[in-house]
Amino acid sequence: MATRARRGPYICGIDAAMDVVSGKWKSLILWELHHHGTRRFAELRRGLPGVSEKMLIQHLREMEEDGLVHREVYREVPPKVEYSLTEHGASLNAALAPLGEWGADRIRRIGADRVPVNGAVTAPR
Amino acid sequence: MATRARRGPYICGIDAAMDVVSGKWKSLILWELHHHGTRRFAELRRGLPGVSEKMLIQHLREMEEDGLVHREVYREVPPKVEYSLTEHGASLNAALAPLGEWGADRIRRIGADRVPVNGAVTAPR
DNA sequence: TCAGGTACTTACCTCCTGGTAAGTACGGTG
DNA sequence: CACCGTACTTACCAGGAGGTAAGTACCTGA
Repeated sequence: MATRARRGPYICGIDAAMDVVSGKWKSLILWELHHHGTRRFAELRRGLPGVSEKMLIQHLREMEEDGLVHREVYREVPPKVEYSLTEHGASLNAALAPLGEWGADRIRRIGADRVPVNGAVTAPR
Repeated sequence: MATRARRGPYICGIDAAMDVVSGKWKSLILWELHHHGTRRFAELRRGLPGVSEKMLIQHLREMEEDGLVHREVYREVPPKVEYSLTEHGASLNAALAPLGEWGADRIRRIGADRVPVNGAVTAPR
């Protein structure tokens, strides 16, 4: 369909983990769900400025397939779906933490712009 | 040129780290250099089965630019170039370790094939 | 003299990732 | 009764990551 593939054979653990986190928004989704515990589709969309509905759904589906997120559907009048991290999703997020710190250090080192949580960019170049 | 871009603005640390490791062979190069300390171009090529010369050089150049690997050229009769990890490369590799463990756990969980270090594949599919 | 090994460079091409935009089904609200 | 908000689905398209293959310059060994 879209991003579906792989799931091994893998060269090493990093390879296997990357197969599951690679995707423009996956790590952000993980982060968002980790921080808020449980989020609805529209909340996630608002929390990830710039994500398209297509990519968000696609990533969520893949992460659900990969056992990282849990999807709870409420058959209500305005449809309601809640996403949350599974145990594996949470542990992946924890495994990602040192990498995040390394990245934060790197941002400090090279003095790169950090795009604010909302739209506007800090520096013009 | 080829892969050059980004280097911020970044959404978070993970984003910044990913910008530097994303690429089919980057993490493997990191791993290879970490394990052997210092490697020549042809040694790396042989150590990463399936990599094309173009991608290997491209990734090495980018990682050098990003301050992850050190490139030492020996102006000798048959040209000789040695690659090794810088301090930042080593720390990135360390930050990648928990992710690698998570991936290894995942491989065990889902029972995915693990492609052997040399050419042949274990299971036909 | 010519193949072979070193470390690349260059050109070309394909497929995958992600973006845009529209459509769907449902009921509540003005 | 038309429109909004929910959570999607679908079709189409552009750009870039990565693959293949060939070329370069240099010296060594058969």
